Amino acid sequence: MLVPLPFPGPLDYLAPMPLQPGDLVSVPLGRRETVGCVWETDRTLPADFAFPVGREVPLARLRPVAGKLDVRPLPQSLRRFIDWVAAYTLTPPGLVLAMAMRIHLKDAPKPTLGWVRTDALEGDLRITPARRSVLNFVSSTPMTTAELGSRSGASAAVIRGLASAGLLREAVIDVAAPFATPDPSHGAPKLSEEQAEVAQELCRPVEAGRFQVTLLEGVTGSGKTEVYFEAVAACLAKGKQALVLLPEIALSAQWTDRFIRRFGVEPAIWHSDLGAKRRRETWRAVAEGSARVVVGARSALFLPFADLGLVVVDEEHESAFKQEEGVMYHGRDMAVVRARLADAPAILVSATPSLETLANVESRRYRHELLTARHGGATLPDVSLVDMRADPPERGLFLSPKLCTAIDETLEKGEQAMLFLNRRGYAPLTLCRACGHRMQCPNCSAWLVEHRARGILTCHHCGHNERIPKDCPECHAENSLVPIGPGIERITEEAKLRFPEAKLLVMSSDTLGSPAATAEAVRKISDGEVNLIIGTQIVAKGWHFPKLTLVGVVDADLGLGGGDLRAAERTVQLLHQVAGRAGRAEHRGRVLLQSYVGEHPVMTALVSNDFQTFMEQEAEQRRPSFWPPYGRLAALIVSAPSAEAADALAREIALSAPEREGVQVLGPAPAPLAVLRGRHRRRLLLRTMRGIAVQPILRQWLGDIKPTGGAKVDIDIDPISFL
DNA sequence: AGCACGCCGACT
DNA sequence: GTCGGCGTGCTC
Repeated sequence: MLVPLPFPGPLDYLAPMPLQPGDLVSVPLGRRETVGCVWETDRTLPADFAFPVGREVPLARLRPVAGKLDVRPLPQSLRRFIDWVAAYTLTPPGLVLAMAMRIHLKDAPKPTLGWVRTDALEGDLRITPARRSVLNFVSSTPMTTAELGSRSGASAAVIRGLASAGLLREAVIDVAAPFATPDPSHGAPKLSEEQAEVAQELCRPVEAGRFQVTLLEGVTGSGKTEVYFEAVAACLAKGKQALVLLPEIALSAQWTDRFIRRFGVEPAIWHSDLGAKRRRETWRAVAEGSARVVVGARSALFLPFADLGLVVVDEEHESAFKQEEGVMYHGRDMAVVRARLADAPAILVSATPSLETLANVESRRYRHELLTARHGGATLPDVSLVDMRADPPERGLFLSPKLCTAIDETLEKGEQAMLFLNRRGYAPLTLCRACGHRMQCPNCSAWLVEHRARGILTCHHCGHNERIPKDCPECHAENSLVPIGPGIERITEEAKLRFPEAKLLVMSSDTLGSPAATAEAVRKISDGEVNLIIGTQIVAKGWHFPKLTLVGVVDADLGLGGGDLRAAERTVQLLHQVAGRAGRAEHRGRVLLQSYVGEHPVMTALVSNDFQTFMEQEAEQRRPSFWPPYGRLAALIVSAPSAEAADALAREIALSAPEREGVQVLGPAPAPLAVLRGRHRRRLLLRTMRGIAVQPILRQWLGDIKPTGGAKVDIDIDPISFL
């Protein structure tokens, strides 16, 4: 029995009723009761049975399961997936189960109960006319007391009487399945020859019902979605379910529109802050198989699919697929595992595939399908650099004359321009002109970001915020605090001054509170109600903006710093994606990259649109020293309430570091955010040659280290952000 | 995760 | 002398 708690493994119980693996039950635990999932049954226990922890405990002390819940059992493929994720991420399996369960049991609205007939015989119970009537009307689908009463003409007391006699029992009333079945032939598209060929390749493993991973690579605007929709159609035609993962749920509105156009109905949408009622309905529908296509965030991997036939990961290179808290897993990688355990194919989709995925293609573990042409004859945008050393903006401003001229031209032609800056707020740093004091978060080692619109300084890591002080809190100089560097608010201010006639729209997570607001902004852009868009990361998503012809990247160098292994790769992917927003219809797009390091391989790759050469260079840099994907990596994050405690634990761990061929330990070093949410952090990295798994090493290494005094070690297998 | 047990400071 | 702080450990 697995309970949603951090035990090292399943707990043993006696089963006083027939139970199957996957059944959800209520079990006593200590002096309370919890929900558990039957993991194994029929285990014959030896007389000298010992608990997994090693303590000898008499069999007689096993406690019985309290009751079986009236919910569908978790399917085997989900249970195997939970075990796999737990073993891979070194998370207690119960905590992984907790993710799969809180999804539908948390805040579960009380299910509506109704009455059904039991198997009990009438026996010598006196069957009065009222009772007879009730028994005539009760059916196998449960009816509420009110409904059954009004149909049979009997009172509630009669029904209760029959229930206490054992002839009726309560059962959960099934809400009508709220998900219509998508029609694979509804809006079948006209595909180009290339698209049709690729679509056919994608459909083949779906039809064969076998595990197979395919990378679907295609330039932005090449119609990747339409092509993998054909695989979804094939999956539907087979009567199976499909799961499509998106990196962010903000994308789901536009995706849903396209889905409706193709299949005639809405897909089931899944993300973690779905309303409780909707969540429960969706969970049920997925378990019953009536929700045929689910689009969702990575947590959708833990839904109890009855018959999964295809898994698609759209924008597979996105780092947002990586869960960075709690159970740290990579949605893309786990999607492949989920597919394998369900004997279903997986499709990874991207215009700029991750090096991990490319390495899997190279080693022939994944197939590769390529779409080379932009759909409808649109051409790729023309990308050029603005050398900020040669052509700097005026002092205190951030838009270069070249970029401004290009915007003027674009707006005059009646087309749309977009400014991209991946930085929220007004300014990333606030500094005292008099003493040099920098406004810092009290809980984290990070600068406070000014959000002028809200009149606050805020920490983007812990949410701490304070009012913008008038005077320096350190030297008390008056009005001496100055904002340093641009954020999107500041660029907006500059753009308003420079382009007073422009119809401006700001797209950032601060201005778009809800998916509905995002959808409305996207509509305004598509309909041409605005002509100058200023946005953060959110604009880089797969939006289709037909009137957009110019993209200006305010700071192309942002993100290259920080010494992160994947900084360059991520910057290329992000900027390529942003660039891809330009010129998706008949007009050719232009992209201007403002950069101080024009000769950087990232800029060269973007300007020449030679992504492959760049990735080959990246590969060559990582291969010799076994950086991922040519080796394996795990991060050990040591954290404690004090710097001393963190150091002490980090040192203790470093002292017992494994020493063997092909295994290397780096650190301890202060984690990039050395203080986060008031906890002091140190980091060690474990790097192994490919073929040496990190999990057994870590298990042995950390096995007898028991942190005290609020210190702990978090393990991040395959870390992507090093923060 | 809860919920107990347990061993040191301020209260009727 | 007790009430209660939350540190440590157990729950099949």
